[in-house]
Amino acid sequence: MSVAAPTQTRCQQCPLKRLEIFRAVSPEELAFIEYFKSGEFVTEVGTTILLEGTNSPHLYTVLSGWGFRYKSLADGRRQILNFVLPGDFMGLQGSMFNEMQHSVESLTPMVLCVFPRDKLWSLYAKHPSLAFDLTWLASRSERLLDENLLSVGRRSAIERVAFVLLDLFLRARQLALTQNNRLKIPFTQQHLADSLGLSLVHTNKTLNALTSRRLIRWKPGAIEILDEAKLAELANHETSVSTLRPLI
Amino acid sequence: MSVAAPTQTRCQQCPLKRLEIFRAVSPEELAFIEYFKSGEFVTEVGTTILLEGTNSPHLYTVLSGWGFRYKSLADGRRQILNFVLPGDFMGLQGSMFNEMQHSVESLTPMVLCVFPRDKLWSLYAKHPSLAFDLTWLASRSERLLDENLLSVGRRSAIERVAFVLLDLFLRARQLALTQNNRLKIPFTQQHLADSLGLSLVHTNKTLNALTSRRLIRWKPGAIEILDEAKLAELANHETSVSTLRPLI
DNA sequence: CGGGATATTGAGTTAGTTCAACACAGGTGG
DNA sequence: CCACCTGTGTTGAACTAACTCAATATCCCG
Repeated sequence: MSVAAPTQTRCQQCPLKRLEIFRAVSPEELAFIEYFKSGEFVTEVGTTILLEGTNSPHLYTVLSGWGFRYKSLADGRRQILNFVLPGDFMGLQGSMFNEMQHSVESLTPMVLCVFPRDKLWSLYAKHPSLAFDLTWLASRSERLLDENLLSVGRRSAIERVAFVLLDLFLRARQLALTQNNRLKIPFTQQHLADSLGLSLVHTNKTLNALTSRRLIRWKPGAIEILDEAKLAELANHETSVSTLRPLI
Repeated sequence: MSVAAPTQTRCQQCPLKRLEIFRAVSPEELAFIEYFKSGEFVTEVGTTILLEGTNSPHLYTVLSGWGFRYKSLADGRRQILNFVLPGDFMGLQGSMFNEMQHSVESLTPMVLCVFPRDKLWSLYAKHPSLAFDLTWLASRSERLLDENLLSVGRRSAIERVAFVLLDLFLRARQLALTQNNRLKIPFTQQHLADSLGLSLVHTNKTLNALTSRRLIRWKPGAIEILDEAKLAELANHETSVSTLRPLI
């Protein structure tokens, strides 16, 4: 856990601002965000950022890197709720209730903007547009969850795998993290299995099935989407709704 | 679809206000809520309140009655995302994106407070405390979804059934909808199955299993919780976090 | 009294699990 | 530089939880 002091990114130069999917922020908003931001948290791989049952005083926006949000049962079974990518916001639950009901762990080194929970109220009080953005973000992550629940509850194994892979690919592409049809995947098949509610073995076999159908190519550490349209059809993936997303 | 004109509930007399789980609202907040509210929507059983793919101009708070939120796949498979009870808020996704990504249908006659989407912004601008409440509500429903996803992804059939039933029972009890250990259940086993990602037949058999373990008693239309503690243990149900919930 | 939903039960099937062995890569220390 | 070790991926085989199909029962409502 290291909080860089002078080498911090100024919000002016926020790397995410360049991406066209993010809405433009006014100078006043930017000034407030800069005041709101208390520092940066640079993580290693495998760092626990938020822990179920604890009470974090921070909120975070992901500047770079991948992570995942999960819950566990007493005997160790784990369900990955969703993957966390740049631009995602986390920790709001801790500010609304007293305890985190889920954990978050990094999959790569990450850079997180840190916001203190105490100032959250002043954001609502003084910057309704940013408060609105937070609601937007909360709604969006609910949408992701809805999709995942539909997957895990009602899609077959091959449909599920097709769905997550395509979904991750599309999210990553919006963030300019893809190279043509290739995407670096910073997690193992075990993570995939835990996000899909499948066993590791069956996840592996299902990846093979997708490969032999020539829809994807999976090499540990990366995927290539060979046939986006067919994959979308198999996955029942509705190409998603677009709105400019907020930056905070 | 009938919108009662003069017989509307004044927010002063909102039936939910009596329940101690809801936070007290100030007179100013109450006045705004009354201004925000554009009417009431009284539904029949089986009414589609929000429909996936459409664009509703309204937001709703449930005053009374039960409903459920769901998504479907092209071939008709359906996943119930969660059940909707009094005090729940819905339709926010429609205001954040342009299209609903899920549907909502009533299980009983319902009374809904209707709020026009256009005035949402003025809520953020003028009543940050209420804006905060909306975020609270969004967070809460994310929490419910997290739990469900964990269930569907990682719990066995009997654990899942135990979990939903207990969870519904606890939610209903907070709303004073239970009688001792009994709760009227306004839906069929098919609904239960669709919320759990199980087949109808297996759901039925699992209900029997819980009955013969003497944990519950299920009669179509009602359940009785015979052993709350054992049920909670089987379900891995962490007795939930409490905060006063907002009313809007 | 009849008809349409809903619930119940049994039997056979299958998608996905568990177990177990093996392969492979990268990283460390002797 | 090699030998080993640990984490990851791969594959086959046996097993089982949950599914589908199908028949029957029950309930409610007109």
